[in-house]
Amino acid sequence: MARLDRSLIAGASAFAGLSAEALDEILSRAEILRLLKGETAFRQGEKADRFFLLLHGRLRVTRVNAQGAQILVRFIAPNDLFGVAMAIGAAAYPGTATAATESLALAWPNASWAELIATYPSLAVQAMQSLGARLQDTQDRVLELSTRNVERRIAGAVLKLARQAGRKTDEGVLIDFPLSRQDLAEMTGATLHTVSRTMSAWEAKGLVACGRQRVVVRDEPGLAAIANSDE
Amino acid sequence: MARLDRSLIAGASAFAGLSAEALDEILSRAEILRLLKGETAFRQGEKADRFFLLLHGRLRVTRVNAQGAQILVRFIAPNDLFGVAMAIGAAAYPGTATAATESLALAWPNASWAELIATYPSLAVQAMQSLGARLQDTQDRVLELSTRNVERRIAGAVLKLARQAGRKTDEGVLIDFPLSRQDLAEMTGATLHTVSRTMSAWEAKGLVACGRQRVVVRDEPGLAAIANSDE
DNA sequence: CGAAGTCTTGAATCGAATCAACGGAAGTGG
DNA sequence: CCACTTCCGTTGATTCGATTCAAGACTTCG
Repeated sequence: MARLDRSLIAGASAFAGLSAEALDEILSRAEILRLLKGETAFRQGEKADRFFLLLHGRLRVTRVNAQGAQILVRFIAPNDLFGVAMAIGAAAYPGTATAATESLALAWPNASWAELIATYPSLAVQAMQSLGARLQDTQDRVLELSTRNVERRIAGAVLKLARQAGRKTDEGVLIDFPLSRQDLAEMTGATLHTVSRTMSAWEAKGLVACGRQRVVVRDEPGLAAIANSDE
Repeated sequence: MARLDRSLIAGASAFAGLSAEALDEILSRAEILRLLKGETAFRQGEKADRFFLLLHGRLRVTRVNAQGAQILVRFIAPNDLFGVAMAIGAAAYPGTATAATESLALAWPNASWAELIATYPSLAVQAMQSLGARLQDTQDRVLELSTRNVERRIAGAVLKLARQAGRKTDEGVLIDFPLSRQDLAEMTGATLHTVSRTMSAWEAKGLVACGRQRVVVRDEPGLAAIANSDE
């Protein structure tokens, strides 16, 4: 009873190079998870008993500290594996994954992880590489926070989002999911006030167009010049 | 010709649970690397053709950006695997590893990595978990940089170092390798001036004792109170 | 001994947070 | 459909933490 089509996961790099039979086998163990905007796939501190693949939509991953301050760790895009806490030896999810738009994901019980990597070793290699890429990204973020001022950090964040979730429109490159000033603030270690001021200034210069939870990049090279300027 | 004794690597968690024969086999492929203080195991951007295990000493890993600003990514302790760029799919080393004290390491050619994890799958699992732990640490660092002021960040960094490299003395817990104000500044995203001022104030309160490239924690709970204080 | 590296401390400046008030858009419920 | 609430965004004034600028002291080493 093949309820799910293998084309659903064929695009995921985690499963790259696997045969049609392997994909079917993997799919047969998955459960479908539908999330409305604002619903969570998992919450920080919760016992980690499943891992996921996003099929459609966009999730925000946040992390809070003991004092209640929050950062936005990353956005999860379709075909990303997420919530693999178990694979890295964590008993609990280290963050909270919330749907930024209505989303669709697959979920596997943790037990499947060990079985899958035993059967398909390339999965472990892929997972390690994606983890490595995230580590590099996060270290780059530390470098940015330590050495660049707020305006350059915001420019970097907006450019990154435009590249990974941009949709060309006649106005420019639209970041194709709801993105608030607060989100950008939590990504860059700034306040929403500073983000708002900065983007207003950019809008006046024609670099971006923006609205409520909406950002359009009109002049990518101009933003890149801000992001990469020395000094 | 067993020039190296297997006890050298028996303590490394990466090789936990492997048999004596396996350890000997792994050792037989390794090359010994001696580093004087200030020498590097590898440099950022260099083609990554080897991975390493630190046997003795302490290495500083730094990363610079295009503008020349630098951060201290981490200190490598004995029994840590490092320079595993290849395992995470990076062609070049993403940072520079410099000996903070005279050090001794083992080095394997990249080709050994694939062979080793094929023969000893637990090595892949261990590597993934240590990578996961580093990702968590780095995300915590982003959270700190985004939400805590400099004094709390420095307190957190000093406590972490005291826990991972502390040696009990009659004065207090000595951080057992040369650690300059500049190092702490690069770990916390501050300037060496602010670090110096902060530590002078702490010394006056009896929280720490310090000297040239030398830090002793005299009142751990007191420092922890600073690190964890709300606002 | 001179030179280079490390650390300290003061004074001035500045970037971004904080404090504060308000406008507008979207969602909710009667 | 309209009143109400809530969420999101803007903008000004003020404050403050940390950097920057500057000078000098101490340590270690060749």
